[in-house]
Amino acid sequence: MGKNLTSREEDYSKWYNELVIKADLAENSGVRGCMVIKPYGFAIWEKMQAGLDKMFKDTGHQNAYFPIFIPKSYLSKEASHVEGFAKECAVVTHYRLKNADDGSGIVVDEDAKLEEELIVRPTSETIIWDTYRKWIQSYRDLPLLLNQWANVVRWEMRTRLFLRTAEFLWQEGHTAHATEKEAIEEAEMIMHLYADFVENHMAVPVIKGTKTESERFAGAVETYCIEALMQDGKALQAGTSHFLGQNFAKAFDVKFTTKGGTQEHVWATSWGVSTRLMGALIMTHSDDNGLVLPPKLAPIQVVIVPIYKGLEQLEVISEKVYPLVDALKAKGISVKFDDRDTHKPGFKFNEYELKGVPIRLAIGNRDLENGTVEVARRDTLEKESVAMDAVLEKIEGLLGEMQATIFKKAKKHQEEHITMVDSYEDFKKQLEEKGGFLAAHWDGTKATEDMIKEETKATIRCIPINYEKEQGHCMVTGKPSSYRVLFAKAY
RNA sequence: CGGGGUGUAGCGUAGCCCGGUCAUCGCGCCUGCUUUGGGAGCAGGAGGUCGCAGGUUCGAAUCCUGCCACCCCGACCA
Repeated sequence: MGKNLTSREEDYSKWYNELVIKADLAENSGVRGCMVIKPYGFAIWEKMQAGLDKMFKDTGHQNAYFPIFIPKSYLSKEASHVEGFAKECAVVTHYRLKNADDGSGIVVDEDAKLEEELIVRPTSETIIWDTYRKWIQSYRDLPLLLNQWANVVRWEMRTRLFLRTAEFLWQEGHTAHATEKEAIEEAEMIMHLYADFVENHMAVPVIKGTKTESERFAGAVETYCIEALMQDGKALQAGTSHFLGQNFAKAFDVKFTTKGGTQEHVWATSWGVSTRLMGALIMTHSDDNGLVLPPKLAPIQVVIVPIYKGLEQLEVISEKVYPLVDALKAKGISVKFDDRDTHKPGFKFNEYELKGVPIRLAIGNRDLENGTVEVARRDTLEKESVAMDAVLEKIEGLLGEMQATIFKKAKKHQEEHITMVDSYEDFKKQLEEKGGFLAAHWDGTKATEDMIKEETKATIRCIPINYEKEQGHCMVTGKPSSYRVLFAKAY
């Protein structure tokens, strides 16, 4: 693939787009900014879903499902929320079509106009909080910890496979709590949970932090986030968790009776990760030979390619392979024996590399004579010959090792691209030449933040939670600052 | 919605300035033989209203007008 794709430095976007399509993950559907996720890509998403879903359940959450249509009036109940989403909503205005009078085809039946328009959900806070009002009466009903797996629609001007599509799949958690403290703890816990998943399953290192006011979710009091760094030096928001205060409870009048008998509004959180994580996965690990998948998320962990002349030889090889396939499956390792006679081994090698299959085994005549198997790992592209009776153990060890190696490599890249800068001059220079995260002092004002964005296109990705306090001066205005924040150009 | 660009076979393209065997090439697809330890070779074959609608002309992929679609850059964004 390397020879077909332009180099990353030259045109990273093109490289990314071609990789997504060639690796058989997804493609443009031709329908306004919506993509088709192909079976191979969806299999990876299903593995992510399974991993996250278990973590949600383990922390006391349950799944539920709410309508895709939101009456227009709901959306306007929380002022800043409607302001944030109004500009990108798909609206249902009619419920029927009819044949055109002039026979030119099918047209909207103007007689079937809806009394109140329905919004295709861009997120579900409003319809869920309208429901929560009915469900929450007493402190005994709290906390309410629900999650929804769903599709949402945001009418974005420009779209990009997985990173920003008009329709995307995600999970959205919506919780209600009796106290502010409990809600904040929930929002923080979810941020850590996301970081845990993204780092340990996806092998994508992230930085945890909070958003500045201007980057905050519409309707939130505080937004916690995890930020990842792509190989081209641009940042990608990988997940967010919001402390919503009592904003939605007040907007939708959700009150509960306390132990003491008083009426109070509940405290809320919402949080989500989307198919954008697929984009993070692809851009973090892939190389010029194609996708590199961490073993924990690879739909196929091991592929076996037979090398033979004539079907008789294939039969002899297959006899050796079948027991190995069974043994791998018994260990819970997903394996594919590709005995297609329609493609040559070299073609298969390249195909599975492109698709990021972690381990490839090749068995041919030479191996039959020596009692060996060729084991190739996708991350380093190293090959070695392993005795047939030791291969099972080898694979088990290798899968774990690769998961760690892939993470370490990405972590190293991230660490090398966090640069301390103390002057605006240096900031602009580093941003241009090196990219990545820039840790700088900032005076805390929106005006300065906007000015920097205007001039450099870099935004404050987050105020990292694990940065120690450090007295300094804003690199632009010189006003005092007590901690550094992370700037970057972002997707 | 502003600025720029592109529509030619399933995909990617040449041709357009200068109208006339120009419908080009590559990948893919089909058939046959030889191949099979890193994307096979040879031979043969199928496939296109040149985005749509008008116009100019003896003649339009090519020139003109209108429309449609898509892409890139901004604003917006998980």
